[in-house]
Amino acid sequence: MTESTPSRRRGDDLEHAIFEATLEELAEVGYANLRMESIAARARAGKASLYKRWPSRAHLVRAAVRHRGATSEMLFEPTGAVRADLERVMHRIAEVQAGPDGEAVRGYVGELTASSDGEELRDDIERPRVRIVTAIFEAGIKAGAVRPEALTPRIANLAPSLMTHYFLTRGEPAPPEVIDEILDLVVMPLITETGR
Amino acid sequence: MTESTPSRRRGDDLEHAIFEATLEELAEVGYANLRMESIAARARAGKASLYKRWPSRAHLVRAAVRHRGATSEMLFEPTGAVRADLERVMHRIAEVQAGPDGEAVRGYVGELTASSDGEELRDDIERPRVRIVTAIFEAGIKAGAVRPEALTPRIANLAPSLMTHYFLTRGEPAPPEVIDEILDLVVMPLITETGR
DNA sequence: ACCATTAGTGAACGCAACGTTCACTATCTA
DNA sequence: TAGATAGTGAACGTTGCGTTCACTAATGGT
Repeated sequence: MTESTPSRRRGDDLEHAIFEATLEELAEVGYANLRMESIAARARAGKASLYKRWPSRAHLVRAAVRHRGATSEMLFEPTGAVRADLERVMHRIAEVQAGPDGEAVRGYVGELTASSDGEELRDDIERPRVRIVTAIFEAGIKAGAVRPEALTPRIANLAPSLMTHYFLTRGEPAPPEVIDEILDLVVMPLITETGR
Repeated sequence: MTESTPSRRRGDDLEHAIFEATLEELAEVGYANLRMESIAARARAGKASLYKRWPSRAHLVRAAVRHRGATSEMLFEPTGAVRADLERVMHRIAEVQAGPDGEAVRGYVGELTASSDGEELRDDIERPRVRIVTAIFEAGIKAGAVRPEALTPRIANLAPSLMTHYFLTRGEPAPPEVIDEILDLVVMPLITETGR
């Protein structure tokens, strides 16, 4: 062993352990029941170490989610089959929502105010989704299956927005039938050239 | 005076005062900072009177919102000008979101779980909106401006859903430009017969 | 190889709000 | 007019907050 398991961690090492603990707690008890004391206990850290780094639960959660986001970037290669690609992305969103990220978003929304700066986390979550959907649209346009005017952020964000809306207002991710309905009644008719 | 302003209210009288106080507090401090003690104080009631009626803050808020909802039903008579009608309804939704109802929804979402029964409040809010949009669509169909297949709950709920999504994720109601964009890029293209 | 510095621990603290209880009192009803 | 019913307000124990402090483990410069 090169690092001889030191009994007291510091710096990034400790920070990482706290993030892990936060995400686990989040997944287990949900944002509303998240306790700083539980996180500290699970990470085998002092509460003071948490408050030294982040001023509030909200900040800690945001940092933990961003950390995780930086680690596992959402990758997606469009196949050209627009509907199938969108469906896959939406299912992937549903999976993420079922985990700690979903809980984080819910809690975040609960504490949000017009003044409080929610842009950071929102952009972290929205941007990659818009990017992927845009890529899918572009592939579809190239194949002549998608009309070029559909290539706007608002429309690219439509499917993800409806996923988020469902999740927030129902408490659980949209099931497959709902995803199908969103695609067949809303998204596909809107972006396809013919096909009504 | 027939009722001689009794110094101690009971029954519906008291209940009504508590609802008033709840909605006022909600509008002033927001759901996250809502305190049972403040509500009781504002209503000049004992905390015990609150807990005798509702088991939790969430229940009280829900009841208060339903009470208000029952009082001021959202009325709307379609003029036949589909886009203008939708725009008016969306502006009306934005106004409501800026008040206590918006705060209630935000708080509600924050505490929601897959298990917890959110149907009640959600339906109270969703149903009247779908009803109104449906009426607008029907008028549009009659005028030949809207294609009949657009008449489904999912599509009727689209504009309201996007309003709610914006409100929840940004912390404030959608501004007029966003409403315009939603209408011009998403809703109108989807429901109109021609118009691409 | 040592020791000053830095960083983390864990217990304790005061505080605020929770949700409950209880003795008291105002209002209603028979 | 005498119960019975319903509300008040203060007090209570509890929980989690965010902070502080004496102590201790790791680190890095010389």
